[in-house]
Amino acid sequence: MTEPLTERGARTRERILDGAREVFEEQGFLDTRITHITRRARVAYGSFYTYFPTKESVFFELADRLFEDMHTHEPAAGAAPAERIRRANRAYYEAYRRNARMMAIVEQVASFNEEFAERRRKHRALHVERSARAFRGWQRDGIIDASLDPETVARALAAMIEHSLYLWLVHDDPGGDNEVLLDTLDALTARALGLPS
Amino acid sequence: MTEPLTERGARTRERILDGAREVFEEQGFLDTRITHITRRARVAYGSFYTYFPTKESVFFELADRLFEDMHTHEPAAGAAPAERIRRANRAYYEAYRRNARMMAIVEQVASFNEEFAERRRKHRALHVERSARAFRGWQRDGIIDASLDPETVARALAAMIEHSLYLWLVHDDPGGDNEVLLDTLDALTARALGLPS
Amino acid sequence: MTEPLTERGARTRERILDGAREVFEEQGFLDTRITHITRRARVAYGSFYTYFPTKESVFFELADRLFEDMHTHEPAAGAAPAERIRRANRAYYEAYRRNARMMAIVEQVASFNEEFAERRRKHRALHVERSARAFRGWQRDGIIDASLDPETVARALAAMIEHSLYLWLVHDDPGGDNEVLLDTLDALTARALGLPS
Amino acid sequence: MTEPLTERGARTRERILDGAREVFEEQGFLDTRITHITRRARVAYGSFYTYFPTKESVFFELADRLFEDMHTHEPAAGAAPAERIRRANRAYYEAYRRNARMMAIVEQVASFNEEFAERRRKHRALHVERSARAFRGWQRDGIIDASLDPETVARALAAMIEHSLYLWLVHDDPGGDNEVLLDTLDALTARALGLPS
DNA sequence: TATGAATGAGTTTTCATTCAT
DNA sequence: GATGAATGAAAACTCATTCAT
Repeated sequence: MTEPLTERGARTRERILDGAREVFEEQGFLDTRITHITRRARVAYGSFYTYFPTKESVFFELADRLFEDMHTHEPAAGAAPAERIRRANRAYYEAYRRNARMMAIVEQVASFNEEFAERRRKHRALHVERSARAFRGWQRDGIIDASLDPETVARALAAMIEHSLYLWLVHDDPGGDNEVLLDTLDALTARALGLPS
Repeated sequence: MTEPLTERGARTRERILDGAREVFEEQGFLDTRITHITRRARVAYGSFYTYFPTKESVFFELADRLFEDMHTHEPAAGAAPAERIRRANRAYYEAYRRNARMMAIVEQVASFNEEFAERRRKHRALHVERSARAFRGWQRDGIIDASLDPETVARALAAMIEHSLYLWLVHDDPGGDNEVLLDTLDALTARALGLPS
Repeated sequence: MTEPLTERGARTRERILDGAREVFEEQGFLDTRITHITRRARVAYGSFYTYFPTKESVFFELADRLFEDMHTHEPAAGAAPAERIRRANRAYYEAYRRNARMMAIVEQVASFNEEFAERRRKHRALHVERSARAFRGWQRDGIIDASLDPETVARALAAMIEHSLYLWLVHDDPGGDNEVLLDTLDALTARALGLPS
Repeated sequence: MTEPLTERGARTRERILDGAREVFEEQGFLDTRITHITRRARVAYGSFYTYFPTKESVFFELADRLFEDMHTHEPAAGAAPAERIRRANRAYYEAYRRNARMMAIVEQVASFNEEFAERRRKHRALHVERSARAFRGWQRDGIIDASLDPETVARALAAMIEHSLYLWLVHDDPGGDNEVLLDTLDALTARALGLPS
């Protein structure tokens, strides 16, 4: 049984998801016990298994919602390239900061669960493809350098931004003023593309 | 009792390290059992604990050797900036490729073991500091743009390269011709720094 | 609350019994879950407990009906001994074949549930007593050998037939042409009793 | 790890087997918990799993020894038919009585574990084949009736004896003086075969 | 009556670590 | 040093039964 058929069931399921997210964020995936989740959700132990078959399955659902959230906050097209890059970076930063704890767990689970790594890969591919499309457009319009492969550039720059935020927001890698990091990421992106500053 | 006192002891210890590396690479840290290691090393179960107090401890030692290897292959100074960047990137790539399996485990363990994450952080800091020093020098010499903070740039570019290689070599994230990725990483680095090409 | 008070209730109860029999036959008693039964009966989970207090209780009721069926098909007296034995054996065989799946479960449950084993014992005693009565009559009439204890003979022959059918029809113990088995059982019974063939 | 490599290990394994047999006999297979076994064997909980992967596996090993015991006590050929049958029946009876408790469990496990049922089937086939061989010989020698199929007769008679003992010794099915049952089984066997008394 | 959610005791199994030989 | 047995604390998961609606 996974899908609740009543309003009451839906509420319980939601409480379990909320509890799970809280506990995962505090303890990480591996150190989380089902008891922790049910205790936090104020639900009987067995109720967990009424709605989820395994610990992985709750996490997967939370991660899906997370990916959804990261996606939907990507800014729409419209502005000038430099400005659009800045906005996209900031939006990603905001989303990352909002979900930093979960992103840590995402990384953790992806590091040992191949199925989940695959989901993550697909989600990343969507993100990269979106950038690549923009880059291709700007190349056609002669705004940015046309000598580089837009796909590959998109992958590399996404890696730079994602991992920089990961080290900063998740691993708390210290590095002085971090407003500077954001500005630097914008600048590096622009220069790498050959955007006139 | 950890340090072997006899020649024979030293050999046993080494076999355990070798066995551990093989098994870690095949199964990952979490799925590795002490038995797997001792079986692979052709050593009695109890012998593991003669030389290592915990499963973590063998891994830490292997990781230290690994970090050592990654470090010592960084190329010496001397060439022109663009060429030096290229060489450094290639050297890092070669080292990463050589150790890709272990790098996967490194990421895995860092994702849940705070102590190890800290070691990794320090090792990364050394690496970043080395680049930053070079950038500072080139800025002083007027070879590259002086408007960016060299520390921050070094961090961001290191993140780009490290994570790109991680996704490619560890997670096997496909992306067409991968020679192109290496060239792109070189190019992006140079442009981001404002190096005349 | 076990006895349905309304027409509708009686129907639901019957559907549960039908569903239970189907599932028991497919999965055996131990592997049957209440859910399986209610799903098969197209009835809500809770409805099971409206009519039956435990999983055992549905089974007991089904078994009672089964024993009833096995009993009512025993042929009436009347024919000559040899013919009557043949008819009785065939009738028992037909009933067993019809209910082979359930007989397997009967054996299963009797093997761990003392209460049920007792019910089965009583039912078997009725069956044995019926044969014994016939044997006693034939002894009085000088038709069969009078040197054996009719009760004991009835028990032994019943065991032979019951278990032969069990091995053949339930455990699918192969043994060549099985029409032969039936004929052999008839013959052995007749000879054992000292019936002139 | 299943096979102990040291003397000490072999002793522990044996204690577990002994403890398991005792507990199985007292509680049956289903109601036996691993704890019961280890407590009885005066061994740590985990030691069970040092030597056996599952509860089934200990039981299988015990059953193999049991079958072995039942087999090896079958009497050798040599005597006259009637006497040989009597001896074989008594030997089987003695073995059954000695192992009645375990035979109950054997029946229980065979009723829900297909793998075990298969082992049992093979063991029974050996037993039946042995009788059938003797019957064939006696038919060739004109000692017993040649009109019946010796295989089928062997199966039916084995079923009679096995199940009679089962009901008597395991289910304690009462039936007056039970010396009489043994004599009756001998007599029925002889008559069924057409042995001159 | 019917429905489906809630409950939690009970069991198996795993495996790092400790010991005895 | 080397070997392999012994230990027992976890933890996940099941599912009959009870409740609330």
